[in-house]
Amino acid sequence: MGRAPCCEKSGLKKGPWTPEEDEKLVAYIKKHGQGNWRTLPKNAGLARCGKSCRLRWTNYLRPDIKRGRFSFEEEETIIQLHSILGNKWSAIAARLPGRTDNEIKNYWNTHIRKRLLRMGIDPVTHAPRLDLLDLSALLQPAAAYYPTQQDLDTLRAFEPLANYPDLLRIASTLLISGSPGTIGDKQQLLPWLLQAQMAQQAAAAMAAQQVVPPPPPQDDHQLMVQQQAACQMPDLVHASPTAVQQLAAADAQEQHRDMCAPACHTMHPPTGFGVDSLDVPEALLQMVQPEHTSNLQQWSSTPATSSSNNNNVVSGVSTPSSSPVARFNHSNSTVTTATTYGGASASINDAAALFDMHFSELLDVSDYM
DNA sequence: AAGAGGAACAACCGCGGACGG
DNA sequence: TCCGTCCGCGGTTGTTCCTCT
Repeated sequence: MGRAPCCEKSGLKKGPWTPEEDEKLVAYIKKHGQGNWRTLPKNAGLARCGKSCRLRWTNYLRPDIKRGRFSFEEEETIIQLHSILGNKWSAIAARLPGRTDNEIKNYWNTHIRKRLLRMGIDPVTHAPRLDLLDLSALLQPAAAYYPTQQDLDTLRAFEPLANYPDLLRIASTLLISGSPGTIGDKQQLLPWLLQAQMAQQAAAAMAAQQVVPPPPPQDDHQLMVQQQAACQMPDLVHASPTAVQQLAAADAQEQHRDMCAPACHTMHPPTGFGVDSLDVPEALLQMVQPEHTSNLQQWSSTPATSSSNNNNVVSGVSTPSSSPVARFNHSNSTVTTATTYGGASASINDAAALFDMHFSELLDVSDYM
């Protein structure tokens, strides 16, 4: 529906506030309280739109606002909350008394974000920034210096993965693992990863009891391929090393291991990528327990799961890491959706809880969701 | 001392949810 | 149920301040 612009009336002042305007606004709110922002400017004798008044009050004039530099503790809190909540500045501000969402947002963009980048940490995922390395790894080392047209085509083919850093990481891990495959083989990996990502997102939406829009028309074969890819996709790929370390240290390790095990039994990447000699990154190794390391071997050697396992989409950490907040969609859900993986029965929530719950235990964020 | 460039911060913009008529 | 309004949020822009050459 159409929406009238906030300051449709010409003649309303914009730009920096003068001390006189501030004084008028503060005096009015002190006397009448924060009422209707739309009528406030007129009543207060201000030639501003209500929105501008509200912003000025909430971001600058409110008496409980703490001015000045952020302390080390505040900074640490912001980083930690951001790793969980993402760009939910208002939710972060609620945790920091006296700080406004706008102030925190600005501080993040001008200070913290840059510092994390300098440290080689992705400010979005809070994970080590491997994207550039990953992209270069998609080419043979020599080709990186003297790329052929084929190499460039390969890079272009992997461009969609840029939105999914975890997938990019997995792709490069597989590709630099001594794979004897040709460039053409590498390009075959792309649809597998993307299809798995799509299927996992659908699973996450189901788990969160969100309404999933009907998929675009597709033929049966395409559907089957997607479902199969979902069955094959490792549940591990979306977990950050931080989450992995917390997982390893948690007392409830045994419980989570039980839930993870059946999923690990069904992970099969496409054949022909040299995963038998897979140089599994440390993060992945930390992720899996000893018995799961053997499952990883199994993942690399067992044949692809049949399409009869098409309900086998259990990852609860399937959202793109660029939106970390979504990982908490399931944390407080009481709905359990039955599903099967590897013949065993489990729930999406169990799998979702694999990582989500550990964050919740460390820091209760449910109030902000 | 002056100008350029970058950093920091305040304010604006547009979107979407909540709510009431 | 629909429509209009209010309000809050996140992203972006514009202005001011600071530092370097």
